[in-house]
Amino acid sequence: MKTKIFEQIYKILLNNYQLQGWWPVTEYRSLHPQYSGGPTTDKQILEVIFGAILTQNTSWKNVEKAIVELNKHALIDINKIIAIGPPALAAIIRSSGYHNQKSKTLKEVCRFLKEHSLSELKEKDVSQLRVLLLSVKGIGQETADSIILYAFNKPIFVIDAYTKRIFSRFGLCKHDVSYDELQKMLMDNVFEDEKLFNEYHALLVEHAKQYCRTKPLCQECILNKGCQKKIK
DNA sequence: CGCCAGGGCCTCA
DNA sequence: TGAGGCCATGGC
Repeated sequence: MKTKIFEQIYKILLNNYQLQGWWPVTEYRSLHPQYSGGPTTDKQILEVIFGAILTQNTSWKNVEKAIVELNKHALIDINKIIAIGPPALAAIIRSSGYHNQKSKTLKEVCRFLKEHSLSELKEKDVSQLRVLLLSVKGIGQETADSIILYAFNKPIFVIDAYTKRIFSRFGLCKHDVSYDELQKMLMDNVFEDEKLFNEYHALLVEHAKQYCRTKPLCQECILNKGCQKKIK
């Protein structure tokens, strides 16, 4: 089994980067940099959901600005997002890119949350929640899984471009592996625990930013031992 | 200046 | 199902 490899990679990442404590939420940023218990209030959960949508194919720094703007306008609020006009909302989240599409998606997800309350969704199991989230236009597999894991604290492994890049370069999957296939591989080989899935994915993102970039820094990479795509 | 970023939808085979 | 085009801003 590949279980051991995934455990070893996790340990190396954790030793080097320490706990990431995702998901970053604005009101905790200054108070609890090491916060890692997951969102608790409905407002925190909502902010994580919004962040998961805003960060689609976009750097977190640009998203952060948009979230700060949303907070300034007191728009981390289901009813207010539903009430505001799409162009006005798009202008506020402009820095996150694709703002016209994301404006619509935010409104879609809020209409969805009006229909299925947070308290109702909290009671669902992972697969039920996933089906529901995927029915929202603008929410695909990765965004749905990010919401399940980081907003609802339920166990699922989020697959993103970084996850694919790191594991395919290392030699654990093909570079064009499908979302479902890689997710299954990870969930079959990493002990199923939402805390571990949370931290593992966050560490992968950090590693992809530091070393396993588009143009990788293989020489100093902490995972270069055993990596098949290592550039000498 | 070009490249890239914590994707997803639509269209067309 | 899957490849290709499209959406868009800001950091480096």
